[in-house]
Amino acid sequence: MEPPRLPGGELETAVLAALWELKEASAREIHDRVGADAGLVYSTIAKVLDRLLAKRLVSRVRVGKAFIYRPAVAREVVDRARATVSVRKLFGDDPEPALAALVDAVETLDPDLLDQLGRAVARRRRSRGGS
Amino acid sequence: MEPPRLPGGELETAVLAALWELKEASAREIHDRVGADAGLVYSTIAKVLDRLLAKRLVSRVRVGKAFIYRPAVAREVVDRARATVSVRKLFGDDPEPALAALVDAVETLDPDLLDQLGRAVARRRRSRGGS
DNA sequence: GTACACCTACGACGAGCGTCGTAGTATCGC
DNA sequence: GCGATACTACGACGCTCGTCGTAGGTGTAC
Repeated sequence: MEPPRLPGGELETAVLAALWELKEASAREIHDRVGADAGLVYSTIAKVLDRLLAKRLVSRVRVGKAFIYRPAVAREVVDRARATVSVRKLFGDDPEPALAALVDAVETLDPDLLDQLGRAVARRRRSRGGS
Repeated sequence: MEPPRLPGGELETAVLAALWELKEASAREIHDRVGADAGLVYSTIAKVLDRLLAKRLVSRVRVGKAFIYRPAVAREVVDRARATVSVRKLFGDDPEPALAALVDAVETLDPDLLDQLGRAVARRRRSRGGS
């Protein structure tokens, strides 16, 4: 049995994120939550759930006439995998300039995050070799 | 005139990276450098250069029977844009867990990078509001 | 000027994703 | 059991990207 693949696109990611938050939900609930605001039709969300199911990122059980979906992988696992992919892509060629760009991007997105990033790095370095 | 789009895939990125390093090169040179090792045919690289050209990420001039390509955007600009996109994607929903995953991924890729990241953050914080 | 070697242009295909429409099926209320 | 209603299944299309093949153009050597 192959490991679950990562969500590949933004909508897949958004749907999965909604499921992490709701713990479980029907396709309609997901649609109401992430699809309707974005002007997406119900079947678009259903299709995305199909694909997420095919990737084993969610599971589902029938309840009444609808399916109830649940995440099949922990958020931490996916976050970590995605971060790894991003970092590898960003740093693949030559880490130096990408590092600066990364710090810059974090700060631009939200200055407070820079502090948090600093703390996270410090924490990590302190416990290095510890665990 | 629209701004240049980002390279969308790995091969496009690799080709552009090669150009940044070489300053300028013919399609054949690029192919020798990044395509041949990967078992790619010459026309694959040529096609990628076509698309990079269409995205205005490279420019070219005819020299003899071949074109000489040059990067049309600075590496820093693309790095920064890509970092922004990555960070936004990673942090879009909820920054907290993604931050930890990011630090983790950096360390996993290369432990030394963690120190560099720490320094980069510190540098950035020191000069905050300064520039 | 002619032949040859090399290069480019570009169409094609498959896969992944976002997106929709619709046909079919299961459930619920009576 | 029957009809109405809601939900699912799935095919389809466009777009991007990796990948290749090939037809045709250009320069070079004689």
